[in-house]
Amino acid sequence: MKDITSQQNKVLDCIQIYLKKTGFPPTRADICKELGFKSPNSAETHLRALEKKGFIAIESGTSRGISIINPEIDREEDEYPIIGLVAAGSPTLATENVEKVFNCPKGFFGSNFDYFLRVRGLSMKDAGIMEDDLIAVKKTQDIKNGDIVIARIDDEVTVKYFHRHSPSMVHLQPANEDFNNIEVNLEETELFIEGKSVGLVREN
Amino acid sequence: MKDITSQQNKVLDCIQIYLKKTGFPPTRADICKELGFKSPNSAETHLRALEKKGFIAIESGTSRGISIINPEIDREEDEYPIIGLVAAGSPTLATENVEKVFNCPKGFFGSNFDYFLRVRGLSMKDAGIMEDDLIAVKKTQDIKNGDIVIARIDDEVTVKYFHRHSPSMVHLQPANEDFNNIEVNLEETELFIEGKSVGLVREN
DNA sequence: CATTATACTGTATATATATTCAGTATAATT
DNA sequence: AATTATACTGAATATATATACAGTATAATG
Repeated sequence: MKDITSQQNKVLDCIQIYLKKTGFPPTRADICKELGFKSPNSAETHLRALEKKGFIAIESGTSRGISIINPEIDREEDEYPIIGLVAAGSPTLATENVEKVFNCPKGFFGSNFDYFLRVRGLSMKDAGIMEDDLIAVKKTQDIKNGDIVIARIDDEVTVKYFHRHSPSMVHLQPANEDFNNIEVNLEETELFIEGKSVGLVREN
Repeated sequence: MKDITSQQNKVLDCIQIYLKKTGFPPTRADICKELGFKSPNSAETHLRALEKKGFIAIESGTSRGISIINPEIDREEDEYPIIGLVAAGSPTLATENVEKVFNCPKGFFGSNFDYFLRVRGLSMKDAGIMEDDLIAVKKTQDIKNGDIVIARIDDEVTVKYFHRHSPSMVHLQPANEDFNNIEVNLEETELFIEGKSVGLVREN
């Protein structure tokens, strides 16, 4: 999806809000009224830009013929398990580790994800990850330096920044000066990456 | 809800199917084409009957101004506006401040809430609130000491811990040692509490 | 430096659309 | 038997609406 300007975004939001409120799309004049434009052509040009960029479709010659193109076809809500991050134990999807399930729309964090992980401890405090937060975890091995990963060494599971310094050396870096770097020599120690963080939810 | 005739039901279905397919309601002529009527008045009279019986609402003088009245209010999912926290300016629900809308189940954070606030700056860093995070804000005046509040002094809006030390003295405390406490004497300065934080979402 | 995209105002107009009026006909109510 | 609701055709019209055209201005791009 291409870039969108702030004005175009306002128009897009305006359409969504109008739709929500009335049940049908706005006219050019409605948009003008809502956003303070004085010429219907202001709305028209923004609409054409949004159409060109693929955000909306405009049915030609049709009043209120605006429809929002939603690339996320499956806006379905889904249940995601919340898994407790226990000091010893792998955060698998085993039933005994599932705290409860959490209702959340798919693609809530832009990217898909697989489960929520309940955070224990403050080792990622300076990254804004606090105790009891829920990290949205995407199971993937596609990790870049600087990503926040859910890593497992033997049966110990931690959330840390990932930094690969050489083919065999990985640093798992906390975001809290009270904690130490974990340096992993892949030739000596087995490191398993469960996935990476793609979002966060804090209740209360 | 009153009875509906089979022809009226066909018209109602037609509207729903048209809406699903195009994203906007049909015209009288569209309904005629779809159901084989030869006069727009056929659609008109059916629409008026459906309106009278409470199945649809018709916005007078408005093209495609048909909306289906849905008695299923208990839709769990809802759209919440995301409001930019601008240094000067109140986070009202005014269109110009709405960044976009965010789909989120009601009661996602246990408690109800009214909108999302996009965080600017790092003044609440040690509370795990980082730049660009979305705070779920509940509009309420029911604030306890230690709550994270969205406060407004004149046109300046900030997110801070709330501490009332005496009937007239309120401390707005940041969670970052680089920022100073804001002490508000309620007899001198007007402090408006927009609401409090009941949750947080971080995308990526 | 020319071009393109963005961001508007302002006017004009063909047509898309709601809506009224005039009929016809059948079935259900009162 | 008279009224009312349903179920249509057909024509007419005021207006709601999309959309083109003519400008102005600024910022970004090649």
